[in-house]
Amino acid sequence: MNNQQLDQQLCFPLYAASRLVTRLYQPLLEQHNLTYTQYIVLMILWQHDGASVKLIGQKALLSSNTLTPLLKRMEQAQLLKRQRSVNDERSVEINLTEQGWQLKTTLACIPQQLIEQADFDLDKARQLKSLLDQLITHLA
Amino acid sequence: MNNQQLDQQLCFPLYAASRLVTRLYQPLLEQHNLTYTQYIVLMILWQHDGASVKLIGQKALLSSNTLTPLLKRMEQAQLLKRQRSVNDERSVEINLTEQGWQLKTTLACIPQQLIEQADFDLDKARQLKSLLDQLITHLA
DNA sequence: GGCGATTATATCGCGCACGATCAAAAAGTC
DNA sequence: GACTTTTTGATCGTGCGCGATATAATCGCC
Repeated sequence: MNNQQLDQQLCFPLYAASRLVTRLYQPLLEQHNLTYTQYIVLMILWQHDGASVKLIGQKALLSSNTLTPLLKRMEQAQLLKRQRSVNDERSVEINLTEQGWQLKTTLACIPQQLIEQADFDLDKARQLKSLLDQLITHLA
Repeated sequence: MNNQQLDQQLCFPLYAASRLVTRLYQPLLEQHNLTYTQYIVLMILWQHDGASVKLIGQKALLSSNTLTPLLKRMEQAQLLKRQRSVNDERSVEINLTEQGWQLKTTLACIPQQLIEQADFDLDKARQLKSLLDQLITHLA
């Protein structure tokens, strides 16, 4: 077996599938002037409003060099507020605005829409997610 | 079930796993001044030397706005040559240089190294690849 | 063979990703 | 309490991804 063939490696299917799925979300998100990564961050904040940049980074596996400008853009779009923590001046707390919270309702239909649009076997999707979660736990 | 939770959706595990795996490759590739995407393109060219930009794009699911600058950088690194096709002046043919071919040998160990380094259950990896391939076929 | 439609690549702009580095605050050490 | 170390974000530079658009070559059709 030739390991060096593109179609023999796990790396490419991961890379390709990730981008293909992102492309599915994109048309739905751009209606609200959101990027895919911003949507990820929003989901984190809906669960952890007031989170620090560090916490968001841990959840999204991103670091400040990506998050700082991204959060600034989202602040400009009035989705959130950034302010230094009172307890620890090193840390920056991110709080959703009214508008940021409103998107939780507005975008609530997206997961279901995606499932329908992708029309991918639900069992396979669950199995895939389970394997990916195991891989992530293994690597992160 | 709350579909809107990050950990309930397929999108994030895909995104995260893809980036984590890329990070595994990165230290091995940077020794040869290669990026992950350049490595993907190299694998395609090892199988299809003389391919057009279009063909590479079909295999890698990338288009010219990504490939043109990437291929120019690889040409500057003397890994390949770009030249207009004689038959069809619209098309650009990519041919590996001696150096580009040499990397096929030099990098032959990477897949095996990755498997060992990741230390991920091989059966699960195969299963994962199979599901990803199905998803890609479904979406591409 | 002329001419509109299609195709292949290139260019531009923007937003990630991420390595490297820096600055400031906090925590640990003596 | 001064000093070192660690933690937290911010900044900078480079390379993707990709939507939008441009340009040139080819094709299709009459």
